[in-house]
Amino acid sequence: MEPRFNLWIEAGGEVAASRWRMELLSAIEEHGSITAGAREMGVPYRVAWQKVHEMEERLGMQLLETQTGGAEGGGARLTEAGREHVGRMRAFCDRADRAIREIYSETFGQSPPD
Amino acid sequence: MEPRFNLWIEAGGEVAASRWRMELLSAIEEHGSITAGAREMGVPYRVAWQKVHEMEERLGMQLLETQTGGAEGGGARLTEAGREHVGRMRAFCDRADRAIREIYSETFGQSPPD
DNA sequence: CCGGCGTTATGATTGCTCTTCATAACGGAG
DNA sequence: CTCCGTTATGAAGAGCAATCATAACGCCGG
Repeated sequence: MEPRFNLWIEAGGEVAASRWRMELLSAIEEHGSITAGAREMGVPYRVAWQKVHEMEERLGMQLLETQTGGAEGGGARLTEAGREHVGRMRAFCDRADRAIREIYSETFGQSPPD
Repeated sequence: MEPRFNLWIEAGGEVAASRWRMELLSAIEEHGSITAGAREMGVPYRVAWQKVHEMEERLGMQLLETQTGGAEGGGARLTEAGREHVGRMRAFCDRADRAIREIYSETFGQSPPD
């Protein structure tokens, strides 16, 4: 047996934020485009774009500022709200992971892997 | 925006335990049959049976003792391991919910509903 | 002795969500 | 004014999960 746990935040019954989605935003910001961020996360562009679109809709805020055409073909950067969201989300995930891991090992008498 | 969270335990990358599944086992025990438990949880018998089967396989333990035929047609009861699992799982879910709720409100500055 | 009933157990099918493939639009550079 | 890499989105396909349908079991009443 290999116990694990997962965690996300919902808005209106649908996933609005999770660690994976936060990492996606982070990767997009780091590489300057949705395409490169998607490649790093190992998913097709369509998926990455759709997740971002969902997040913006469900969180009710604009996360990315995108630009089409131009010398480099375009690109994407996090908005101020987006950077704020990523920061809070990273803190939330890290703290929650630690807390749950502790409760898990106290309850089940063995520490969860990873 | 209506923030929520969810939480489960995985075994081998697949869901092995969650609050819903724990409530299902609890309902089966309370009513004495998978059929009645499934009805209470609002799912068809097949779904309930499948979830239980999955849980037993992924946790590597027998949770239910079932009986087919007989005066009442049959029934199901939790094994000792099953009762133990339900108890630990309920404690884990309750403690984790409290902890995550607290971390959430500290991080995002508002308390999650429910 | 045997047909009926409520249950467990499982095969087969449907439906739906998510992934993937394909295409349009943009705009600076050569 | 054509080319390139990007954003943006429509449409088709696949995979998975819920649902429907059926077999087997075993006591009980007739």
